[in-house]
Amino acid sequence: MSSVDNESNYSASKYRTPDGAPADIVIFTITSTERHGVKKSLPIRELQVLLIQRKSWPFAGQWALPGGFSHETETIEESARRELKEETGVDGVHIEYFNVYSTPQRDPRGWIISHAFFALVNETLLEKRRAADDAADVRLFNVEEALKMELAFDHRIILQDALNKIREKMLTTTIAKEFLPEQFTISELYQVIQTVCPDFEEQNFIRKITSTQSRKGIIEEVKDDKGNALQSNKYSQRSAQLYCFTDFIPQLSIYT
Amino acid sequence: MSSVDNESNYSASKYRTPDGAPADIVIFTITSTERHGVKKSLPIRELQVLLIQRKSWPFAGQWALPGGFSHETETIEESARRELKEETGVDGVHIEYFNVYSTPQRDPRGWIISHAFFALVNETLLEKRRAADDAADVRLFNVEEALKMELAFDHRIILQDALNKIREKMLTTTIAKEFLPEQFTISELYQVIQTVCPDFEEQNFIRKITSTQSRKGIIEEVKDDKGNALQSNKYSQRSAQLYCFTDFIPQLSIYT
DNA sequence: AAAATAGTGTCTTTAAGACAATATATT
DNA sequence: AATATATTGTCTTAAAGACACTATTTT
Repeated sequence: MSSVDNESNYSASKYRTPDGAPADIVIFTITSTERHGVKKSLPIRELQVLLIQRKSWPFAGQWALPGGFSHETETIEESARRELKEETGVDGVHIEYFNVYSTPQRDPRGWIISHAFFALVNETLLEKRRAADDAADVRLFNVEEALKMELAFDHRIILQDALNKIREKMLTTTIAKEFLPEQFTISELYQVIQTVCPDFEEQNFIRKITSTQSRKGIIEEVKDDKGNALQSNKYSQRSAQLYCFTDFIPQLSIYT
Repeated sequence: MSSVDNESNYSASKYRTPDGAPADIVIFTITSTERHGVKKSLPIRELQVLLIQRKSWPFAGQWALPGGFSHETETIEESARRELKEETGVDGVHIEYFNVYSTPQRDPRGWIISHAFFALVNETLLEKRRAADDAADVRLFNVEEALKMELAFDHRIILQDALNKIREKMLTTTIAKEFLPEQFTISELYQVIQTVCPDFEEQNFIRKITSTQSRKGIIEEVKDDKGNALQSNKYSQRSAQLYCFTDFIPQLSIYT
């Protein structure tokens, strides 16, 4: 080997190179359905995931996560955002990279290393799209049901990993806000947390979140211009205080 | 386009494909240096990172994170572990994937998407290696100093991201154990936390970690076969109780 | 005795945890 | 009046926070 160290001396094609670096996106949303018969009650919420039905080989006909190959001119995150926009028309939402999938033979098309993101999309943003083109090959599935399906590639594993990740983040960060309107009641927040984390239960939720020194500041009461507390009776006979998230980020620690 | 969906119909080489998918590893260790003049005192601990000096184009002569191209026959994590073994001789330690770096032009050799890992290595494991071959092109640097250097590629950014990540994980998980012997004193643990997180301070540390209901079980007192508490006076005149980590994983939440 | 680290006592304030009770508007 | 959700009262126990104090062994 020559000892001249410069570009002309370098050959990139000495080794086998990957056949593609796609971004796959686990798009989560929480749908609300009104309980019929009962008025002024909390809706039934469900965590859903968007899947698309593949048209061509490999895994033709099977459901898969939306995604696509990254281009040389963009970062992988940019390609994920581009895919999200193409698939849902939605832009500027919470999107987060969480893992890479590179098991040999995971894709019959070749050596394809997939980069997995999750996106959290408010249902109000998806509704517009749903009306516009109700394509039979793009659908929301209840997450538990999707996990029982035979998805294309290793997408069931990716979906499970994404679910574990957002369950962790739901309890340790303020991502709940992605599923809520700007202003919300405590019971809406509680319901959103429970929709993602079914085991979550907290007796004195309202007191803890509003009056514990160390975590007060995560949310705050909404007031009108006169300083009066704003309330809503959308879900209850008695109207409830409206809250919004602040930009306070609590720092968790096992040692303090 | 033909509507026959099968392998013979698929062409993987229609598009530009990446020129490589390397794994880069941020190898952290904490070194202990005895304070000279003073006996029986806590050592000076320092967070260090292993860098290698590049021999060839690009960035010849500059310091860089160890790493190497992934093969088609292994996962990216496997290639990271392989690289770690090659560079340090160390095997089976805590290694964790944390991000992908794909900014266009980040590597002059072509379209190269780098997968970044951090590894936490106990200094006792690195010492063996250091004696074996003290190569001038592989060195430990103080992390703060490394961040001031002009590293190859985008490795300064990767290093900074890795540092932020382990600072967060130091306080929310039990990774401190990677830097400690099996049995350690409370002040050693405290010092390790402070070495990674300089702002960490906790007045009543010993009481909190040992007698708070919600987090007791993270560490436990070491006892001999007769059930007597084991102590050490390595760092102090008065001997201190030895502790070890249990396998209890505390669940943190901003809502409870 | 001085040094160096380890650990306890004590007191105040804050929070957790459990449940019963009350509040408010709608049907 | 019954209903459905929202919110407060009350009491006990646990933990946080602050700081002074005591303990142990080596030099």
